[in-house]
Amino acid sequence: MASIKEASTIQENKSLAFVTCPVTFVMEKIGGYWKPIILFNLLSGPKRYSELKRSIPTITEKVLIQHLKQLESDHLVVRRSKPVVPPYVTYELSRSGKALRPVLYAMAEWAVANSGKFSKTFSRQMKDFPAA
Amino acid sequence: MASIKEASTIQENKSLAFVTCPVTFVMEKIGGYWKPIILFNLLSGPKRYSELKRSIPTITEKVLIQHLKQLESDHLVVRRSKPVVPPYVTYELSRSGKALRPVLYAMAEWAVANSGKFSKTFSRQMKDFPAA
DNA sequence: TGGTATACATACTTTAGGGTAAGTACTTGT
DNA sequence: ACAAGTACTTACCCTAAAGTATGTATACCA
Repeated sequence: MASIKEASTIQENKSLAFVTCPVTFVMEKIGGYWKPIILFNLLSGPKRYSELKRSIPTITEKVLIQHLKQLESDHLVVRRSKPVVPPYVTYELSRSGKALRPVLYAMAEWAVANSGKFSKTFSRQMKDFPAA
Repeated sequence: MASIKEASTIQENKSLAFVTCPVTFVMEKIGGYWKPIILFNLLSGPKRYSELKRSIPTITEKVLIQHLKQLESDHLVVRRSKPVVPPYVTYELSRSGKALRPVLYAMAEWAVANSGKFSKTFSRQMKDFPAA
């Protein structure tokens, strides 16, 4: 009986949970598989939509703009478009987006240190993304 | 025609993709909503299963052990059990799990800096998780 | 005239993750 | 005799996320 009640309120408590755990708060913003990858690819500066697509070959176009729009509405990236044809649209990190650099950089460093034989390839990739 | 071929090979290329992007490698290990939250709760030291459950009230038991087992098979956490009854099982970070501290800590710091009115609550939480 | 490129949109299907509810084995406490 | 706690397991369902395929407007280039 008690356990059922408890379970039923789990979802109701969710809004409360992210108030007590900072990492939960972060996950609500950049949780999931793709967002950190997209953000990492924007660390090196503004990128066009097509550039992003090319640098993340395994993402589908639908999922890419879907996440870009979410990131935009969460104010982590800024979309800029020039009214030309063919369209010219760039995405860049906002201020709070740029503030994620230490997070993403720590991830990349962990990958270098914990990926065994891939670490060399990773450290080559990281040349483009200075820590500061 | 060409676009169809391209799309079809996206999934096949996935194993290749995480070789070129360090963050993708990380996401394959700790991607998703719950894993970083669990790992963060283990930063302060070994915890019993029931302790974890209590400190992450919004997770269900099924999902909790499910992820604990995945984290264990990825060698990020270590499970220790005493053969007593009632059972006494603890989970703690492995060496590479502990190496995630900078990642999780950077997340928590970002939350403190970018959560507005919740930042005070978060910084209280962070007292328990020293950076070093 | 048609192919290419850009930055999307959309309909439809599939899958993986997560949630609910209940059960198990064993012992201590009342 | 029975509830309670511990660390799970299992079966079933449901939804959100992701993947597939195709379409759109516009202009340049050959």
